[in-house]
Amino acid sequence: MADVAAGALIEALRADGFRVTAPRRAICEALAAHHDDHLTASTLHAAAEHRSVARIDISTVYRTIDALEQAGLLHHVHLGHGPAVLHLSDHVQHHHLTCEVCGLTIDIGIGELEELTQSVAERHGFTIDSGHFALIGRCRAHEG
Amino acid sequence: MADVAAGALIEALRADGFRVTAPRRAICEALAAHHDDHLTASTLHAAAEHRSVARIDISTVYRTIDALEQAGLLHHVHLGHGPAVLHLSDHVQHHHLTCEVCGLTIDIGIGELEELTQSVAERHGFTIDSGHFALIGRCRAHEG
DNA sequence: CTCGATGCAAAGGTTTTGCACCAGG
DNA sequence: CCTGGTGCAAAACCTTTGCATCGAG
Repeated sequence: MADVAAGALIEALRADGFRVTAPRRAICEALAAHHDDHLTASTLHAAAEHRSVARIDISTVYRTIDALEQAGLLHHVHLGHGPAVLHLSDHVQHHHLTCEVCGLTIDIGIGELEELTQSVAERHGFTIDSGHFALIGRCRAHEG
Repeated sequence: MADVAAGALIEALRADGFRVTAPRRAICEALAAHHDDHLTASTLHAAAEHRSVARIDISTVYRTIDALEQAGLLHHVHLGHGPAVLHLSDHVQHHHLTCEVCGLTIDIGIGELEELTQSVAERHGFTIDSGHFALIGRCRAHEG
């Protein structure tokens, strides 16, 4: 089923006028296979290269991420420190609670932010992209 | 009054066992003078050097930021992209709405997040550090 | 064939670290 | 004095860009 999702990504890229190449296939497969692992550009790079005979450059990974984002298939989220994490757009939307001490990241449902999003939009004319940020704090093990 | 606040920072540093040096004085003064300008390490560096006869190294700024954070006098917030912004802890707490297109940053009151913070804490055993992240989205000029 | 995509290398921006010297307490 | 702080230089880290070559369509 990872292959199905990867195929869908590939086809969507093609439909958007992007070329389908071996590195992109590997990247999309890695993305589909590890979709809930909070992939970063560099872990995605590693996973993609693992499925590929040839070397894949990290810049190719970034350019493919750009292509997928332009096609609306992928989002990146900035956790507090560290690199951005990647999420496929057709996933269950969720937010991230990231512990600033240990980096533990908990997923929470999008619903928990909905009222907030709405009131902020009304009051400030600002549309929160609720898939684009993490809520930083302390997990139970690191309170205080 | 900027000097009063700067003096308070300096005294707090001293009380915490940190040494008070010329660069730190300049940094604290700059911090007190520009507290609502969304300072970053590099703009703080510029402002501090401006008030100083001698050169101040950017690494000294980062180390002083660390000291102030250890003393609980300062927080840094990660806006989506770009560098972290700095806030004095004794300020009116607020959040940031950052437009991912133009970087416009709107301050919103802490109260708007309170219910959310509380329910998340209860449900996930996670304490949101509501001074430590920005809410990324689109401002009115860049909706859609 | 043509233009987009690739690998490689280099650079950019932010933050961190090693080191010898200086100065606060 | 003695330890912590400083400037300087270099590196680490994530990401972007320039360029000649390759290959998808």
